[in-house]
Amino acid sequence: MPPEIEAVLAAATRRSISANQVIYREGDPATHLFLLVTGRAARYKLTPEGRKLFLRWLGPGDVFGFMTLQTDAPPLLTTVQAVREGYVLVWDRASARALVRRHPRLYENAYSAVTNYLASLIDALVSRASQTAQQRLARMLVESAHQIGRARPDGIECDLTNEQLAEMADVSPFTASRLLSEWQSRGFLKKSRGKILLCSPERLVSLHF
Amino acid sequence: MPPEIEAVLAAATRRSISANQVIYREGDPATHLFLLVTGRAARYKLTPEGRKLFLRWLGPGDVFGFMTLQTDAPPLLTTVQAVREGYVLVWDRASARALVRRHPRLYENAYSAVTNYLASLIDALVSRASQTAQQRLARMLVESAHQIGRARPDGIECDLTNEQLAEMADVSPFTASRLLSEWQSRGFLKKSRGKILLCSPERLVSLHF
DNA sequence: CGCATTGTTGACAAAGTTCAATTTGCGTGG
DNA sequence: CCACGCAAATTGAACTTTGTCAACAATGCG
Repeated sequence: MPPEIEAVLAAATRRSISANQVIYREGDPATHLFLLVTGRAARYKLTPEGRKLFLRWLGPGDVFGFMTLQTDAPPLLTTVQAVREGYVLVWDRASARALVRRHPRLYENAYSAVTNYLASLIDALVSRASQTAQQRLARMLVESAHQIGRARPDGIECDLTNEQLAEMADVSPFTASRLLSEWQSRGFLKKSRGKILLCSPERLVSLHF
Repeated sequence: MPPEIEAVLAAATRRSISANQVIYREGDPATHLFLLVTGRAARYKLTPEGRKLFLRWLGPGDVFGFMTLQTDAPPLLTTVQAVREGYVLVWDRASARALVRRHPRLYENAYSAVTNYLASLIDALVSRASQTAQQRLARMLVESAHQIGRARPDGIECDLTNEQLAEMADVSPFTASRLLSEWQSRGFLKKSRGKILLCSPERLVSLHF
């Protein structure tokens, strides 16, 4: 392993994360930079009425807590919550900033990760503005299948409740239930409590063009 | 003037921008970094159906074309169009990257500008998800008044057509017309073709909490 | 078995959009 | 200076989409 990478890893603390644990909460000061090594987390923002506005999945290799690298660390904008157990590497503000100062490549990587995030937000905005509830739900379902799904002989299985899906697609749980039922009756998927088995993702993809 | 700043400015080209000129278009490669010196521009994204999705105003001091600083310059995500004449400073990719490599402070500023942009996008997302058409329209009107408005003895005047406002608030032009009429009849504002005179912004602010 | 969580279904309401028909405002050229 | 023509704005009415609410069913855990 190259010595720089060793130095970077040496400065990190390893922290285990349990399922459903909130890693940080919006409004908290940005004091740590995280790298998700194993597990899966969701980034979301709370609306003034207390609804969760899903923003994106985070998976192994994803970095979050970018604000920590700024000169003036502003309050965090979003909440990051694990969906299953795993672990993260954590750098405190001082060492994170020291590291990126020493290794410009790191800073460039962080920069490009932020612009990726930017792209995903713009995408979400377009999706909300120009797609129907049905298209958004189909999309979230397919995307989630890629990210949190397990392969099964008869399709891809995701652990997702109706309510979670509804949140992600920004749709009421009733609408979600109705659409999922319809898709089930058309044979696109099979529902069970807290779980969805995607049989023909292709046909769902065709719903959102 | 400190010598570093002189070096930065020396590397820039000055370019005049006419009203309504598109400075760059989404999908184009990110080849230049811009600093708006005078004038006003809008950043928006086109939806698949060709609607403009307004993202934010850009004013004097704002930097855009951030993607240019990345190692691999991806295609631009948004379109930036001037709304009135002004001028920008322009750096090509090579010199922009050379400058930020030499002056870490510049890079930090760019970084924090990007996170600002991020914050404004998240804000837009929350606004779309949790506010009514009325609240969004009131909000855009007040924000625009700050950014593009001129003070008048009897209020703040903006050059905005119903259609532009509708685009910005992501509302149909009919809804915009109806709401504006209502507000006019309540005395919050006065409409004329392509222009709006805000008489009591406070009362509009109270509409979007 | 009992209970909490999760999901379902129908009737209804609300918010916005669409469309077509008009009207208003404003610059241009005769 | 007026009439023409175009873009901007208005208005009402029907319509769509989605959310709301209430009642109920199913699932699975301890």
